Amino acid sequence: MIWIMLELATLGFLYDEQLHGYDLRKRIAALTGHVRPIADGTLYPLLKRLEAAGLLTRELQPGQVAAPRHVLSLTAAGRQALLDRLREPDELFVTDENRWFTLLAFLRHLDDPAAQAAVLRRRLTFLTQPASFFWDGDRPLRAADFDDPFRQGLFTIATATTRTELTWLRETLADLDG
Amino acid sequence: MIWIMLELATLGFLYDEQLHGYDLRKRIAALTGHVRPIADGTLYPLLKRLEAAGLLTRELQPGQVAAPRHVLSLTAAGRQALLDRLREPDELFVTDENRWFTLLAFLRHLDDPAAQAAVLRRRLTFLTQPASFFWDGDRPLRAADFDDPFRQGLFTIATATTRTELTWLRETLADLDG
DNA sequence: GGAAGATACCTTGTATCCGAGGTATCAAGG
DNA sequence: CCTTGATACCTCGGATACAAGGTATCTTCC
Repeated sequence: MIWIMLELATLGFLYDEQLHGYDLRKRIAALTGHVRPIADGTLYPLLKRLEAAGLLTRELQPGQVAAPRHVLSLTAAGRQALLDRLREPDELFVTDENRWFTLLAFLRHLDDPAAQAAVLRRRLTFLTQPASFFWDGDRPLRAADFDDPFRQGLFTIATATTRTELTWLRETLADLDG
Repeated sequence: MIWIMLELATLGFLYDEQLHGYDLRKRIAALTGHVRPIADGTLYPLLKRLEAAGLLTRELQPGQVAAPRHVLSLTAAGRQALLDRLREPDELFVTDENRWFTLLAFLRHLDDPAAQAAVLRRRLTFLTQPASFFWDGDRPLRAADFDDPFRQGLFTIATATTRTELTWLRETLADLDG
């Protein structure tokens, strides 16, 4: 699983707690299963951007374990920015799996069942649109419709993923609405 | 499903047939479920790059349906480049889902069961490595270990996807080896 | 024959991320 | 004290992709 959309993940992790860059990197790596830790060249410029945008502040702390750390905290604007992005995600955050899963990891921060349900409904609407990957015109495709085993596998995996997510979405929406 | 790694997909689609850019774009859109058609600003510069690298040739064909087309054909070097990338994929093509799924879509072109099995085994090795997303030390995680329903969903979806792929990998490897 | 619409291609600018290659701090061991 | 290793941060260059905006061709329909 590699699906981090880093800016949202940074705001999401810092919403709860203060972290320094190195720690944040480990949180992100843990969330993605340590597959491919985020590169320094991605992380540190991002933190500078977020600081310049007034979304977080950095405080230099003399080294306790090793080198001095920059302890990161979200500003009020940073906290609001996260909530805004969770509440009204851009279309890409609903349709692109990487971005959607990243959003899901932090949707708890929204702390408003109705708003959370609205976000899930957007995803549900998207997932239930007939996609050419699964349909040949009106006819649902089956794995056996593909002639090579690798395309069959692709189809099988995609179908299982989508079905699992749909089931979960419907159950969770029932809980949130109920 | 959006998971195109465009350069490989281009070589993969052109391995079978001659296409022009606009057609290629539609093939790619169909493979990803028409979610987000590839942007012109991605496709046409890519085709130029591949042509400059000697992997494909373009032949101008006076317009039959509308504007004139550039019919694309892989060169011998282009065909070999695809086979090389399928046979010995870079690590990222095994660990990153987008790239891996793109590779799977064209693995049939390799046309060598032993080499195909070797590629699947690399994926199997990667997927069976204990990942922190699924394990807390030695203990396998469960959805119930997460306190918010959205992280639970994420875990449920990831687990289902991984399990489905593992099952398929083992079955397909048995077929290829047998 | 002129407008509309689909087809077909192209350029420029931007966003997001990685990789390589640095610098600096502090603890532990020889 | 000096090296090693872990921690911690930074910069530069490049890869991959999108978005906006443009040009041109050909068919269809009025």
